Amino acid sequence: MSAEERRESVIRAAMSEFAHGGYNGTSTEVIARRVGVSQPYLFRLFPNKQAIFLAAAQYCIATTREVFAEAAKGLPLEERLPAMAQAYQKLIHDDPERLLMQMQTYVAVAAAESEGDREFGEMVRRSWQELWDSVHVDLGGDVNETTTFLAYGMLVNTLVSLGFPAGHRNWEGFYESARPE
Amino acid sequence: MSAEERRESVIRAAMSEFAHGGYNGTSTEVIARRVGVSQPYLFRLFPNKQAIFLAAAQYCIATTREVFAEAAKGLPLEERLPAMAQAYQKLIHDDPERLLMQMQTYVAVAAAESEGDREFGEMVRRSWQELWDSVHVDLGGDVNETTTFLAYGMLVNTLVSLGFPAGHRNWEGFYESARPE
DNA sequence: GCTCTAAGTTAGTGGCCAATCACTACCTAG
DNA sequence: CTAGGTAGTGATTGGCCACTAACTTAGAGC
Repeated sequence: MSAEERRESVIRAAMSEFAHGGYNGTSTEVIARRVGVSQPYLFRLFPNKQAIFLAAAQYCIATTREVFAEAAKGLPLEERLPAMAQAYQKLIHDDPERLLMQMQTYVAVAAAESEGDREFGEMVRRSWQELWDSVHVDLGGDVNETTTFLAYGMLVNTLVSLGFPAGHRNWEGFYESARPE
Repeated sequence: MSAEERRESVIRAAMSEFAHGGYNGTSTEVIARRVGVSQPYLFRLFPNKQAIFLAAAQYCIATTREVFAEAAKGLPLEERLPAMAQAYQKLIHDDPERLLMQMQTYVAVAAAESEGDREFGEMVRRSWQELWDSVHVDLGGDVNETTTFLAYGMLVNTLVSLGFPAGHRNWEGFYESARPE
């Protein structure tokens, strides 16, 4: 397998592991094992652990952005928001790890930032800004709508992280908001 | 100083440290140093590290609940939401660590849960449910309004964690939503 | 068949960290 | 004055973990 292919499978494995364990709670050993490769080899593919995490975080944000873009594509403006909301609901169901990884990314940035590492956060913010802008455009350029949409997404992330099961009453508000007005 | 007083100051110190470093990124050593006490003594006051984290997490959620309750107290129904939103804005400004600790709590639950530790999450969910219920009552029992309010709070948490500075355009939507309709 | 390169491994190191154990200092009640 | 409880420390340990260095294998081109 080429180094580039390996790198990609490392990123996917890293996303799964970091999603559950977080940056400090996930050893490079378990990532390597999941990829099916020796642990030191990861450091041939990436300069250090943080770079692996960053790659996984950016992959996670980028693919989420694509999910939204895909859901909105070709629809008239007023149908896009419910379509994107529904796409996110599907994402939660099919691939909850991606959403946990998002949360892990946010706190990892906070941690890096308060250790004086500014660069890491800068990269993540750039990726996140692309997501924001993409959603913003798809929703017709209305700031309030974009903010509201993402806000609901973040509450979903929280409820999933906290392990509130689907169907719990904290989820009630969502079925309303995903429906067209 | 009595053990009970010490325990309380440990909780406050732990909140500050865990807020930045997260569960796995924060050593008991630095908590102890901040309290001004030897590291082994923490294990006289708490059975283990997780118990320290849990106490800090619950303290954090409980005091946040009180901030909301305080802000809403005595106001007519339609003035409560903006007052609570404003109180949260103030909280972000005065004590951003509390909000980072919230994020750390969410991911810590996810981590514990996927290691098979169900009890920890159960405790946190209970605290969080109390927060939800308290806000729900204060906002007049409207599920959608409660959900929306908390959703905005979660987006704020995210933006702060990611280190987007106040005044950044991602924040624009908030000044609208904090204003009465 | 030989060499060069790219993929991959084994063995090891220095540092950190949660938790334990055995001990000390001080206060208070009888 | 002494016995016991309470607050607190120093030393230690066993295990993990990021990262390095040196070695191995296998295919491709000549």
